[in-house]
Amino acid sequence: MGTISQQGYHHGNLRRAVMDAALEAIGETGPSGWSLRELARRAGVSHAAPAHHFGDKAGLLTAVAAEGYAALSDELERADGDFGEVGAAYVRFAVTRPAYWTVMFRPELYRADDPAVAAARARSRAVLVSGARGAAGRPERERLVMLAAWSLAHGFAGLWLDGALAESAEDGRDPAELARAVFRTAAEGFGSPGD
Amino acid sequence: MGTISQQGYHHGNLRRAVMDAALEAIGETGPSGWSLRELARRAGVSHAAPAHHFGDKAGLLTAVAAEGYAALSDELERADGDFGEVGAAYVRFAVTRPAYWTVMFRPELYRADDPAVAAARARSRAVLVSGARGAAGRPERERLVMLAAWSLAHGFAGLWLDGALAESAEDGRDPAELARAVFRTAAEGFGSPGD
DNA sequence: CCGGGCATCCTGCCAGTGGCAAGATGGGGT
DNA sequence: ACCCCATCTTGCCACTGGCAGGATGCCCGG
Repeated sequence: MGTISQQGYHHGNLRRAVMDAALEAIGETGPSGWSLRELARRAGVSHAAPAHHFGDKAGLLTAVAAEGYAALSDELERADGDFGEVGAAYVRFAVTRPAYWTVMFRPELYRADDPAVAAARARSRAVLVSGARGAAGRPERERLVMLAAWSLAHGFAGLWLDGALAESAEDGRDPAELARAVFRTAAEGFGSPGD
Repeated sequence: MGTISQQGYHHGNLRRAVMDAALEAIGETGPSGWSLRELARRAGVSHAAPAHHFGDKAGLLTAVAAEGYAALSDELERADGDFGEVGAAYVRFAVTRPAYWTVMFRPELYRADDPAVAAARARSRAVLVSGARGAAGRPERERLVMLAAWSLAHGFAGLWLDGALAESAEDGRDPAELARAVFRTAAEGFGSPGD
C-alpha cells in the first residue's frame, strides 16, 4: 500500500485521512456525534486544515455520501442479473458499511444536489431499475415491483441498523441471509397464506 | 384548548411549548438543525429554562420519541384488522408527521432505553405482530411475513421522506395511496410475473 | 542551482452552543 | 399569613464551526 509520508508540514494525504477519520467517528457515534476539530486532532493536523479540502462540515459529508453511493453501485452491479441477489447486496452494503449508509440517507446533513453525489446516486438507481425490469412481467408492473423491492431492502436495512430487529432476529443469523429469506417471502407473496 | 397564561415569571406550560417548538424546528431543519437556545427564544424563556423539564437535548428528543411512538401506536391500532391498512397507516404517519418519525428512528439522538420510549415502542410492535399473525398462514411464516411487511412500509416511508421517490412517483398521487399499491404488489408476490 | 508561485497547513479570533451553578420569583398548600 | 420548592433567570465555562491572515515548503521555470 505504501504508506505515504505523513511527517512534516505537509501531511501528504490529508483528504483521505480526514475521510477515514470521519468514517470511523461516524461508526462510533453516528453521523453528527463528532466535530471537525476532533477529526483534525485524530489526523494530527490543526483544526482548520480540513476546511481547505472540504470547505465545511457539509462538504465533508458530501464527499462521504458520494463515495458511499459509488461503493454501493459497485456492490449492486456485481450482483446484477439475479433480482434477489441485488436486494441481498443492498442489505449487505448497509450492514457491513453502516457509516456510509447512515450518511447517504440523511440528505439534510450534506449537499444532496452535488453533481458527484447525484451522478453516483443515479448509477445506483439504474441497477435497481434494470433489476426490476427483469423481474416484472408487464411494463406497468415494473415501477411497482421496483418500488416494492427497493422499499423492502431499504426498510430491512434501516430497521436492522436501528437495532429494531434485534430481538426478533438475532438467532445469530447473518442479516443478509435473513434478508434473503424475507425477500423470498415477499417475492412469493405474503398476502395469501400460500403453501 | 384554553390558551394557558403565558405571561409572568412562570410560563405555565413550558414543557409543551418547547416540545411544539422542537417539532416545528425539526420539520424545518431536521432533527439536529437547531439549538436548545433557539427553542427557548421561540418559547420566550431564558436559555436554561428547558433544561429543567428535559435535562438536556437528548432528554428533549427522548420525550419527542416517546410521544411519537404513542401517536404511531394509536394510528396503527385504529387500522387494525386489515393487514394492508396497517401498512398504509404506517406510511401515512411517517408522511404526515415527519418530525416525530425522523426522531424515532435516529436512536443515537436520544435515550432509546428510556422506559417510556420502550413501552410505547413495544405497543407499536404489538400491532404489527398481531397483523402478521392474521395474514400469515403457518406460524413459521409469521415472523417472515411480519418482517417483510414492516420492512416494506418502513423502507417506503424512509425513501419517500428522503425525496428518493420524488422522480419515480410524484404524479401527484397521495403517498399513502401509492404505498397501498406497492403493498398490494408485494402481497401478491412480485417475484413471478403473475397475472 | 536558484527563486518564485501556490497549494497546503497553521495560529488567532469570533459568535453561538450545551450544560452547570447559584440566585430570583411567586403559586399553592398548610 | 407564611413558607416551601417547582420554576425560571443570570452568569459562567469549555467547545464548536467558520473565517482571516500568516507561515511553510513542494514544484516548476529559468
